[in-house]
Amino acid sequence: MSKGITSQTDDYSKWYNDIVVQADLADHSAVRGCMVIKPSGYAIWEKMQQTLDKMFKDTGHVNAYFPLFIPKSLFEAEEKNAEGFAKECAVVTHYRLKTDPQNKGKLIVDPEAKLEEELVVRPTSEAIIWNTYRGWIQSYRDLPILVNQWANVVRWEMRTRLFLRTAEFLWQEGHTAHASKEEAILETEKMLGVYADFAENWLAMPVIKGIKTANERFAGADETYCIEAMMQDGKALQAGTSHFLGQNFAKAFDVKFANKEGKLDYVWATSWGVSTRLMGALIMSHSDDKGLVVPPKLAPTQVVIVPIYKSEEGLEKIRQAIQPLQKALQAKNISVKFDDRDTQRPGWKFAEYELKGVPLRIGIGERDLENGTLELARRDTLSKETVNLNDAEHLIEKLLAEIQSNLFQRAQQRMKNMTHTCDNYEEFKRLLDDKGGFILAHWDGTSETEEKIKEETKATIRCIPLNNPSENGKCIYSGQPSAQRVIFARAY
RNA sequence: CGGGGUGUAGCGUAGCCCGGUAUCGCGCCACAUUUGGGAUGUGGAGGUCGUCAGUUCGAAUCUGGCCACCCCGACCA
Repeated sequence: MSKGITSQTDDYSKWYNDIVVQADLADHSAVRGCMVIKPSGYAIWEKMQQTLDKMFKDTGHVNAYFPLFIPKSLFEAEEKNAEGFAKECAVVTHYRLKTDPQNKGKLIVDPEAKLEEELVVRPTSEAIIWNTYRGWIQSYRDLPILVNQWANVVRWEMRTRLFLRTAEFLWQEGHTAHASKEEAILETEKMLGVYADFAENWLAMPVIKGIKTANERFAGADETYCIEAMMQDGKALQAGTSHFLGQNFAKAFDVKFANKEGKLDYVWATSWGVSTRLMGALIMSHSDDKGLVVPPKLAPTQVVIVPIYKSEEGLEKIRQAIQPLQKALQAKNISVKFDDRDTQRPGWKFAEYELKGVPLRIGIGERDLENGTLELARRDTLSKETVNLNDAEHLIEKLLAEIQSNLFQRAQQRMKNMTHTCDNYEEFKRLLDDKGGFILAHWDGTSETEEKIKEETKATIRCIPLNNPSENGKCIYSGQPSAQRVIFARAY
């Protein structure tokens, strides 16, 4: 058992926190609700960024950057959006400090330096971006605009958790402008598809694509699409959202274009984002009591080589024996680390790399040199086998792919096992308490019912799955007729 | 923000009720023996007791403010 990691079965929430801190991913900072993302954590985030950024570019998007500050008057322009975020905004009111005349060496806010208009620290950037787009768009020839930005945003959350909910977080936000409703909806759905693809094929995390109910919809959107994932403890995590914003922001910021017929019309909008919350999703999808488990495609180090030796000469022999393999793997773009630190012993390194989640570990010692072998250990199954050095290159490539797909299948199986169909409210409550997971149940379509269920059970409607089969039934709460099942769960 | 709890060396802790400058373990440093799953021995370093103020001859200990973290609610990507 690893040092100081609470077992998942004892306290999942504590386990999560232990993993984040002990695997050196992130730490609490001196600022309330804000975290320091440490090199080990940031390296994984960078891999996510690189992958997503390429996916965005491959679908025709370009990057830009908009300001951190939004003048209050712009922020309030789209009423619903402003209302939705108002209670969690950080606001800049002054632009200068001065030394405190009462208390030398201390600073106070200079009352003389009050801003004419307060600046809102962006909780999301629709307002500043749509105010800017007004100047970019006159004609249908200027459309579509397909822009993404990588940025930090601030939402003054009351309760925070590392990666899952921090007051400041890193994300990307795509903001697109279109000439027609149909095109904007297609874009919204396309980007949801990109997120689902990324979640499943890189994070190895199965997701359900769906749309949010009116209650859960993004403030200012006509429709919010989402990908919902299930964590190991059965709780749901919203892993990404893609919003069809209709003409709401175009109207709020007066963004019109001349269409082919020469008539003026408001521009159609989408926005979509994923955040450092995906780090939390990654952790709670695959990791165990020994530490982090990172899918090979996102692992900063995919293979680590731990030499086992008794002398400097012994190490040198190993180094030379393993070098061709190391080079061959690197030539295939597999990241390999040869850990020749003399300051730690092999057993210590084994535990360390398990904690950090390196997918494959090679152990090679003098015994292996005689036999022409090495030991290969998988992080996902914790199994070990001794293989011929000559077969290793091929085998490692195969194993990395196998680990990637094994992690996905494992998570998929778990989601399947923890998804239940339910037609009775009492049983619904029992299921939530005893098993958790997703519950497919009928709902009458009203916000009132949704609210009541939330109040009584803490479960929310995660989404109405896309391509949901229609099925006549009765609302689990009100008994009113329903045409389809929706997904209920307790969520992060 | 409401209720409950916690804060002592890098980490985990004892001491606090009953005031007299801090205990133990892990980790760290040096040396030796070790190295195929978190080594062992010997020696050593490290603390304005979260922070600010108050009471007192004297505060980790008593009182108050503030900050941070954890759990439970309301809010949320």
